[in-house]
Amino acid sequence: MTDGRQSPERRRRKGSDSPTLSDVAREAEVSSITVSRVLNSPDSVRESTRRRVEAAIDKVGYVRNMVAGSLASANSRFIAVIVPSLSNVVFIEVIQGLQRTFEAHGYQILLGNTDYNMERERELVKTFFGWSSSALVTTGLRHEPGCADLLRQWPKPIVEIMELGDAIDLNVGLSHYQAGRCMTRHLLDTGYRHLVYAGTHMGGNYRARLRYEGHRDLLAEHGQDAPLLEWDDPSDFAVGGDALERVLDSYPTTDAIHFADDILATGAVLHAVRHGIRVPEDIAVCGFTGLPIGQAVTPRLTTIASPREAIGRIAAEQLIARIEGRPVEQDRVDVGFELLVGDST
Amino acid sequence: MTDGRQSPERRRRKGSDSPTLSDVAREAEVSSITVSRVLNSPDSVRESTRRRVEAAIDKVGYVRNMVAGSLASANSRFIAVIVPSLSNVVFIEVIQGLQRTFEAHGYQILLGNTDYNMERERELVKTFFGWSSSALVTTGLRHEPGCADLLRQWPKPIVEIMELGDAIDLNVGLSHYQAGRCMTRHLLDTGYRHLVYAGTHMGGNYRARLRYEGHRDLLAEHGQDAPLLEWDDPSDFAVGGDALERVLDSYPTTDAIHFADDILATGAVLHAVRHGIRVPEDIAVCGFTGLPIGQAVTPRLTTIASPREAIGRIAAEQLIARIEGRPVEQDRVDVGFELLVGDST
DNA sequence: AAATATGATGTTAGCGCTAACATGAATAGC
DNA sequence: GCTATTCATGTTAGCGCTAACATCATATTT
Repeated sequence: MTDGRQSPERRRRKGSDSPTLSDVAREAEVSSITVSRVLNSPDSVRESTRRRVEAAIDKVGYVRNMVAGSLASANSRFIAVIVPSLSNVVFIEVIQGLQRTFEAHGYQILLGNTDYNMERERELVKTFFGWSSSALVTTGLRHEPGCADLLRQWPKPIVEIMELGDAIDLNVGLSHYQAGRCMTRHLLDTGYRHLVYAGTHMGGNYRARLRYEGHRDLLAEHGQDAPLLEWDDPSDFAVGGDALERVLDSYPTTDAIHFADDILATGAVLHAVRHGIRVPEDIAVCGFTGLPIGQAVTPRLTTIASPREAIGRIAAEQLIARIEGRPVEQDRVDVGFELLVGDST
Repeated sequence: MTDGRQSPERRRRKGSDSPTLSDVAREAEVSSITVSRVLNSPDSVRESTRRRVEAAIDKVGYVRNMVAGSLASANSRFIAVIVPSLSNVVFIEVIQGLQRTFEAHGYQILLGNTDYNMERERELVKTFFGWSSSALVTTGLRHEPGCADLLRQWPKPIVEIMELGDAIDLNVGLSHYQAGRCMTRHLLDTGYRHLVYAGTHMGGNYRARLRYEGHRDLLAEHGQDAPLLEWDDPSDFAVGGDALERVLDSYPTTDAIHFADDILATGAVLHAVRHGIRVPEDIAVCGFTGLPIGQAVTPRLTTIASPREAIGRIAAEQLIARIEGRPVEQDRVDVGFELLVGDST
């Protein structure tokens, strides 16, 4: 009692009472840094020690506290992923590609959804920075100015996916402009002459607009103009059917509709079947994405397939390489696209 | 040099060099706990002080470090969410319901995917505990024994979704057994007498099996047996078409197929259209889920719709109430289901 | 006016882990 | 045999924040 250090009942923090590293260390008769090493770089610990520590971990039922580890190392194993929508299967498949790859390497995805709202993107970016994310995946190359500044100043790897161009850091995607051109070239080559482009929500979803621009430019080179039908609602089958009706009404000479996505195009096909409109004889339709449903309907849809899961996988592989300090061969990866010619054109 | 305390150049940690709470505190001339309060319970700070702190936050460009906060408070704002699959739209919609609700309250979802593998569930649970999650959402009531023990001992709120029954903590879902019975009653009432049930992956996806059991028991009450066709692959349109063929081959007297989900049933409808098989005259089909595609095909699918987004929303609301210490009216919420009678039966 | 309550802010001590450096033993080099 | 090198493990000091308690000023009560 000479120095009062014992402090009989000083303030107590709750402390989750579950076992910590030092409990394991005590049990294994090593220091806690050794336990930490067993967890993080097992090769740097002698095998006999490692086994003793692993036994102690099991015995005390230790569950690693990732939060403390992240704080101490200023690096979480979080990967921030920002997509514009979860209603669109495309992004789900990209997320699956990301998740499979990241999970295999011990990273956890933090998922953010902007609903095609650029301000939401900035908020999400700030939130994810606060979580000390190790890397960030975001959709598209266009960002609100404040958001772009934040991203540029962030010292960790970033990959912008889906589209190709002038990226902040890494870039994995495809040229939507070329995809639009490619499909329209197919339509012209097949003999269609009166084309209408139909899409939804083309303000927010500007990649659909890029495809339209490819379509429009190619038509311009052939001296044709490129009528465009737009809807504000998200794509669904009913909108596709509605589009077919509107085109037949408003542009009766049309012989092919270039849809912005397969949901719309499939909706048009199903509507045509229901109303005795022959596809492609009365009117041809084509889509974009390569969804299974488009390949299951009769007539089978002509579309452009993009390797969605591969985009996720490649993006994840690039980021893991960067995080682990390995070199990345190419900053920009063009995953390409494939024209699937079905029976609808 | 009497006590060596000065240590001219002691070890330095990297320290992310971005501004911290104390930078803000210095700028605003308050203590850091006051800044913390502005962030966490603004009402407990006088307005003039709060405004000064907020200005300082903007001035120094402070981004909150959630990791440090989580460690200090032993409570992250993470919600662990475990689903068996991301390929199935059902879970995507549930996740959307969860995410919308949680994001509005400042929680971040940690997403885990078991791929219908129960051991993966246990691993995910451990990982998520390590992230100090504030609550956990998991799919179904069946867990590997070790996982169930972990869950039971965990001191934070848990909700088991999709199915209804004997839950660990909270429970939001519907009775798949009753849904199966309901559909089969509809088939019998409509006059069908020779039924086959067809589903995929019914080991892992045992909720499809529960629906089959409802179907089987009702038929047993009518003195009929209940043939079952199973596939190991996940559901897709092709498997649905294949099922239709197999039933026509192996059970030629069959007048209705009860499919485990709408993907299969839609695949069967599309296959029938393609091959001139009349639905429901030659054979009736029905599904489960209420997917948009089932309502867009001709004939429109008879199915059972479940309120998937509502499951997510309600689960999230319950958890938020629990986390914030508010009472939860009922531990078990039956969201019910709705029979949608289409033209396929 | 003293006693008490209320409100706003501050002080202190960690949360559980890991970076950086330190130490000591075993091995290699000449 | 003595120093240099490698390997395995330990010591120390935080990472940036918040819980718990402490303090002080002001308002309210009696």
